[in-house]
Amino acid sequence: MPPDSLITKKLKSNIKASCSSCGLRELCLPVGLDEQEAGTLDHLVSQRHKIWRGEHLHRAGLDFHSLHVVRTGFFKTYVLQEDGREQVTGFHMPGEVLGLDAISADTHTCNAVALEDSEVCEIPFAKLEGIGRTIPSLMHHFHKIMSREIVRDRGMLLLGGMKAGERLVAFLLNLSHRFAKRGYSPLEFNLRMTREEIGSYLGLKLETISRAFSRLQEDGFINVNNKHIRLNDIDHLRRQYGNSSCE
Amino acid sequence: MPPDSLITKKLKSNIKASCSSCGLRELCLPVGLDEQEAGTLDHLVSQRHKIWRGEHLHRAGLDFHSLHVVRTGFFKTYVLQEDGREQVTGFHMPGEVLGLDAISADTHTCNAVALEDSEVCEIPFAKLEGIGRTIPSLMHHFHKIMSREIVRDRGMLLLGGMKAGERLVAFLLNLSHRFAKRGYSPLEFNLRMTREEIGSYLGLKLETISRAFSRLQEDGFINVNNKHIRLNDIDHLRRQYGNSSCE
DNA sequence: ATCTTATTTTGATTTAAATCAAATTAGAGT
DNA sequence: ACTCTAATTTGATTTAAATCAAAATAAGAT
Repeated sequence: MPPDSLITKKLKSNIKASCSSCGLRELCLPVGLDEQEAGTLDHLVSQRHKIWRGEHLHRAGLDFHSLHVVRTGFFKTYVLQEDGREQVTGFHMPGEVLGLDAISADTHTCNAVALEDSEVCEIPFAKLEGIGRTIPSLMHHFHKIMSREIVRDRGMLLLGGMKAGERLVAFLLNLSHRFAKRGYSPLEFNLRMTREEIGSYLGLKLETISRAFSRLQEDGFINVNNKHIRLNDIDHLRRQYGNSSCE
Repeated sequence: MPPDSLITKKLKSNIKASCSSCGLRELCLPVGLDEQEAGTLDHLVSQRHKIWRGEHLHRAGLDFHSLHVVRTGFFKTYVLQEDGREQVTGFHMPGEVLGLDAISADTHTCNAVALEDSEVCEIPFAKLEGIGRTIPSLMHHFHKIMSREIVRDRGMLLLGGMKAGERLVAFLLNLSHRFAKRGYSPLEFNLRMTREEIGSYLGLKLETISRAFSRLQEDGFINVNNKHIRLNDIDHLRRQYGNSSCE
């Protein structure tokens, strides 16, 4: 085979997906499917898409027809308020599903942008509902995923009564937990988002986030080096700040 | 038929449900089903339950097997934090589904308590998934309901940047909108919850809620008489405070 | 109805976070 | 490597909401 054609194929932005051989199977939709069923999924997840840093996966107001699972990279979702302010609604890492909000009205309710070069698997929603009818465990798992999203979002409400430092710790513990599930260190990681984006998500201003970071470092709980974070005493953080680390 | 037996039947706390003749059909799960399909639902929604004011429908940590649709009345959901504080996670009126959060881990993640004498329809979740397989439109509508819940919860994040008065208005507009959909006045209604519960839900203290009410009345936007609220200029409120009135 | 408890309102004060401002540092693009 | 822009840190000040406190009102229970 001429190497050129191979390269060309690999560089194409739409790549044939393969659930059956995907490393994300334990986190993604196919969880718990047997081999034959996972094979069926290879038809479901028709394509992979490369989304470059700064590129949008979808925008609020656009028609919805596919969910997307993050395969590699990191996404932010946000909405623009009437006054033009950007409100961050979530951060999304490999294995997490984007677009669940759009099912409600067949329209995307938020914008999704890649915070680093990323890949997503496209799942046409109509196909998912169709195949789900023949693979009940797939449908059931999908329901769990939607439900988990509800739990996760509702968890944000719990930040209501917390002060800045506590919110930030809760946020870091949550990231830590999600990194751990993906095989990365729960103690040391790089933030993909800015202080302003964290602030928007947590309902705080960027200066407050910066001060909270400084304070947590002063107190020895964490080490901050720009975007690089190290949690020095994660158990103490969990005890001190409550255990909203789980999704 | 002896009238006695009829009465006895009606007073039982578990009442045979009938979706096909229910006034809530336009809001509830059976939306858009034809007559035969709605008939099938009468098997799905096995029972109605009376829940007295102050009684719990479910508690966090308990096993999940059924969703519940509010038929009459009003519910509050909440979680207890480690420090014993109660965090309100939502208010729920007729036609709204309770328990969607519990699908995720087959365990309820919150407590649900009736704020007035209420009735709910019980929907065993396994049955719903089963019947959904034969009635795709039912399954699809269920997905929309779950998705709407995600949108609704995420909408709470948008309160992040607002101040007390704005949050309260957003809350009132949201209630107004939901009352209107149920055929009640969008301009005048009775709150079922206390200032403290509103505050908990909005991330504010009860004194702040009280002051915000007073201020809105001073400014002529609303009339407050204890739990009775009248919105004097709803369009102005919508313009001034943004339109987070929709679910 | 009356008593008792829970809820609400309002005021005075404190506190945490927002805002305003400026210097510093990091990072993307060439 | 260099430039320019974006992001971060830190300080000073203001502001909104929390807290503390007490009185007034409403709602349940008997």
